[in-house]
Amino acid sequence: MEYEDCEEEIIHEEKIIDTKKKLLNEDTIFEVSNLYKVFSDETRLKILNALLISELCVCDISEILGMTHSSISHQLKVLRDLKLVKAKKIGKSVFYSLKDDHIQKIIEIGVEHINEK
Amino acid sequence: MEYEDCEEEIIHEEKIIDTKKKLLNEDTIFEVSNLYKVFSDETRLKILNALLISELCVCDISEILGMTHSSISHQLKVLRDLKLVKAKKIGKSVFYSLKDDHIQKIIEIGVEHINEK
DNA sequence: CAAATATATGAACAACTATTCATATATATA
DNA sequence: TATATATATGAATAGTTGTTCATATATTTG
Repeated sequence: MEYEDCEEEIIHEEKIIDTKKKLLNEDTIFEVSNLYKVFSDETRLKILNALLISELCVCDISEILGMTHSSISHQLKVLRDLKLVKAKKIGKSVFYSLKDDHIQKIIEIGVEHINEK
Repeated sequence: MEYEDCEEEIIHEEKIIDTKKKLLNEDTIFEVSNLYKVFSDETRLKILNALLISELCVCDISEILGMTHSSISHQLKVLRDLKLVKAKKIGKSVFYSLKDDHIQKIIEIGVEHINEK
């Protein structure tokens, strides 16, 4: 399967073959990209940031971010589906908290990165 | 600025105020989300993954990923704009390499995360 | 200098996604 | 049991984004 022949390919062929071999497989790439899709949205990032500080219900998060319940609830579904948060129902309220240790690390590295520029 | 009054808010008010105080500021959230937007696309993730292994020209990357030059070049522009890759022109070719140490770490944590499930 | 090659980029299009609005469900309480 | 409240969710919409196509630029080579 060749895409637009470059003369240079002949020269770099070995490097290309070697690089191809060392690449992460398709499934891994797909899953990692899906994970980072979560952190690529400001609303979700803020929700995770808030949950890093305290366990919160939809109403609390909604108030903290200044956004509608519906919007927050939709995003929490995304986070639930990706198993990044867990929900605990108490009475009418549903309290959310982080399910994963990596979340903090990922946010920290992000912050570290942008501060080094 | 209140969004949809919840009775519960009164109860959690202190928690809300405390959480609000500890939140990352808007600009940081914006920049971090932009950073992770890069890693949320499979093509960009593959490009970074390849550049983690070797310095490559557009043609090489195009061949490795099985995608058109144009597509790769567009994505490299995104990576350039975010200062994640650097370009070195040699003759007709432009060789790209990673500009940042965090890239490897971010990919590693992502892989680690998905493997722990 | 002309032709070929490598890369870059603008415009258009299709696919995706975040929010809104309307509504449904579940729990608490009067 | 009826009402109020908290959350969830489907559908529609608007905004965003990745790829393609056409074309431009820059460098090498004949």
